[in-house]
Amino acid sequence: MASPDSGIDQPAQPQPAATRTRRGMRTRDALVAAARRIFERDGYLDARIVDIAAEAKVATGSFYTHFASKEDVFAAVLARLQDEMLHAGVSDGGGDDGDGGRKGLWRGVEEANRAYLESYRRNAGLMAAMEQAAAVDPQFVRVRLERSRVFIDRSAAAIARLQRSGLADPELDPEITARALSAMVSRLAYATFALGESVPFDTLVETVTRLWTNALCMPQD
Amino acid sequence: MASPDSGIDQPAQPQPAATRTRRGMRTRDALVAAARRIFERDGYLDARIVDIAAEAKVATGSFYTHFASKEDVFAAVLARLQDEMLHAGVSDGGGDDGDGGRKGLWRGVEEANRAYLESYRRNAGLMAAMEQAAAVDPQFVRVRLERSRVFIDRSAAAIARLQRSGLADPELDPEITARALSAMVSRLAYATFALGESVPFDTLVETVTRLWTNALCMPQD
Amino acid sequence: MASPDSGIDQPAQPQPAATRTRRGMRTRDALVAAARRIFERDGYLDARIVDIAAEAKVATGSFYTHFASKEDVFAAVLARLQDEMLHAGVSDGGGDDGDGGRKGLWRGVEEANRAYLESYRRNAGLMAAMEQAAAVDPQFVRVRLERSRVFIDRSAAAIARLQRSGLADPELDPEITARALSAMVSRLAYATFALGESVPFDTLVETVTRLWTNALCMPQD
Amino acid sequence: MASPDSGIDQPAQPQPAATRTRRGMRTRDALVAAARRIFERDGYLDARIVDIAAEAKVATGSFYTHFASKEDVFAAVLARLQDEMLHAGVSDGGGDDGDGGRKGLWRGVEEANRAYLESYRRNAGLMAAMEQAAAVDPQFVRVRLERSRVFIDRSAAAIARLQRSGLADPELDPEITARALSAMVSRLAYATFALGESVPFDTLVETVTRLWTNALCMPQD
DNA sequence: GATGAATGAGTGTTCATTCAT
DNA sequence: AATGAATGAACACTCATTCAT
Repeated sequence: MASPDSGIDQPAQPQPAATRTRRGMRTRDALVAAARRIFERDGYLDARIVDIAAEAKVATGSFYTHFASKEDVFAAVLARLQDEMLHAGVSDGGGDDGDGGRKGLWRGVEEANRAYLESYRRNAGLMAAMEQAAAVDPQFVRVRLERSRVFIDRSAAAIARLQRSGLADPELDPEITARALSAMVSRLAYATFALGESVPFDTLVETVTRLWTNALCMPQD
Repeated sequence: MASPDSGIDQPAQPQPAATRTRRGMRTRDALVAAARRIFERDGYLDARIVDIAAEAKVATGSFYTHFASKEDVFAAVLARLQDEMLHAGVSDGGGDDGDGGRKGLWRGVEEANRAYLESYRRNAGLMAAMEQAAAVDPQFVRVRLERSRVFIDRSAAAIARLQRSGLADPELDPEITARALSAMVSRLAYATFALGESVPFDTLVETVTRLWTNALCMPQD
Repeated sequence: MASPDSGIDQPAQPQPAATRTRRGMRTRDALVAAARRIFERDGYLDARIVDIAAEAKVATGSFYTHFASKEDVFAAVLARLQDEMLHAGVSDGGGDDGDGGRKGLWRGVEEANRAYLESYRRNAGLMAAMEQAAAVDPQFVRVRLERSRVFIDRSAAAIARLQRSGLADPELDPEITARALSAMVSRLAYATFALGESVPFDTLVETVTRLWTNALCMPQD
Repeated sequence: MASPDSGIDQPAQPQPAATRTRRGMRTRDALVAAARRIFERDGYLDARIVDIAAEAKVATGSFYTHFASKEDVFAAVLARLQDEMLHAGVSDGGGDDGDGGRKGLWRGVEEANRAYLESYRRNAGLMAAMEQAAAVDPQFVRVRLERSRVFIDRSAAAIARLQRSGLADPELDPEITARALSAMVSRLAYATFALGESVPFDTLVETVTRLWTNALCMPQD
């Protein structure tokens, strides 16, 4: 789960083996880092292999020693991001993080949302690139899907639990509800941080959290 | 608002005018219709001018007699869609359609959502193309924004009204709330109809409606 | 059989339609002619599309208005060659041309061989290119095969006829014999004219003819 | 003539020597063997140095410790083949093997042809690669030429001898005749074993032999 | 001698756009 | 207005060869 560069399913690219030496690893790392910068700067579609290689200060051909294609590096960049986020103890989906009991319910939801939105803000450039990628390449629709799946599943489970405890509207389908609320948060994050529609960060967190708890008819703390 | 092919602001393209004669109009119409088919079939990015011209059974060059570029036709296609939807009396944004008083509140929200989702389903191909376009070209981010602005504004107004009437949670920021709920519905529509995540249509409508009313803490009918 | 540019099966390339105008035809012709020169100069493998386009004095992209690939032009070049040869009344395979009765048998064989060898000498450059092409691309193995099939079939028929008339060794399998003698002549032609092993032309014709008639045990005139 | 891996003139490549140690020899051998497999599998042109090295389980760079280029290994592979054939007592060119006197003349020719064809069949993959190589690189035209020269010379000598003994058509030029008959057999072998045109092996041998003896007007046994 | 990563030149192909007819 | 051929810039990708460990 925290292996070098993983965490999300590596799209089954034949990924040029060649990384047995230290030197190879260094170059590969440089390429991933460079790619990230280029993708943030130019977006997924306008990013050019040549630029990535140049940014990493290696010859164009060396790119292909480590990656099979633009998709391939991009997947690696996303995987590294995922790793970073896990190491930073950040969860993703804007969902309840499952411990509804310890802190107040509302606090729990708020913290999850805040963490998600902060993370999104920090990586806005990459997120924008990812939306582009997903708009163009089904492979990244899948990556995006899997990325949110964890959190949707977790949320759905939490919702079901709350329903059983009489703490959430029993009429709601937990799965679809989880999807809907997740969609709401991530889309708002996209609009705010990637597209730059200006909303004060705290207002955002509060509103989202209130909508989430309201939507489930969770009792106020 | 219902001028030939408008309704949304025509991006200030120098649009090769030249649409005086009846023949010219017919060609233009054929191109727009053809373009729609091609965009639906191939998506925004993979659509090629040559194919659009061929589909319209006109020479490649004739395309440029009527449109300046791919963006230009696409804008025309979207404008025509908008017109069709208005003529069909369809509203868009998943919002309350403003007559909260007459039918039950819940019914009003449900109808609006149902109408939106049905419309989305009918035009799923084009919506997918539009998401692509917006992911690539800021011009279409704007178009998409304006497209939803009407409905967000209307929803925000309705929310504010409900709040004043004591029928909606007064803590919510009407504007952001409207955005959030709109985002929720449209994103869910995208996932369901453009990406094919399967959810029964009626369950979708019901869940969305319930989330919407819950989120606002609207009283049950 | 003598349609514009045909005679051998056009390999089923989607061959870019675009040749409805006179101008288009002229460009296409120029490209075929240019391609022939380039193939003769550089061989099949080293021929570059850019060079062909340049030689034809058109933009690189224009090449693709008329041909899908290098294989495609090369097929067109060979087809045109075939047409030229048919128009020139030249037969190909070094075989008896079927009228064994009128002139002496020996004379018949000799003339066929002479015609074949002269034609080969005239088009040696192209033949060399074709051998290259066939060595690399099965498509041209097939072209070469079909090219000789006509003559092999004709020869096989003639041999069978001679056998029935008691004028040829009845122990020989007509089909394989035809193949063998055809192979002998064409390979000798290749060695002599494409590879430049020097043999006086007339000696070549005579030897080949004598071997042919001897091999079949045809009676001397 | 029987130096390590020779028998045919090693084209004057500066051949990275370096074959002093036992280890070096083993690597070199592994490379030649690997190269043979790769050439058979992929043909001369599509064979890649990297694949050869991989197949030999050595690093890419090690290839260049032993060979200067692809041509260079290929020459070595052919040389080794030649050696093997000599050790196996196999002669090549489809010619009379010089002992016209002892067994019947016909038997002699037949055995030579059979041996040649069997050898060709056994090494069909390599022969196909060699034809490719010769189609592309004059160096291998030369190799091929030298390879057959031995046999053509031997045949020419035999033909001359037969002519002097009154056992062969005196009108034929021995040299060209030898070339022609050799071409016939090798080309037939190529078509049958490398290109897969199906002919029963024994029919092939018989026909070829009969054509050969007929062509020379050798008396039947 | 072996290793395997780095190099970088070389080219086919696409497609939006123009323009002569 | 329509036609459809011509234009040419743009870019990914391969692979033989080198060279620092």
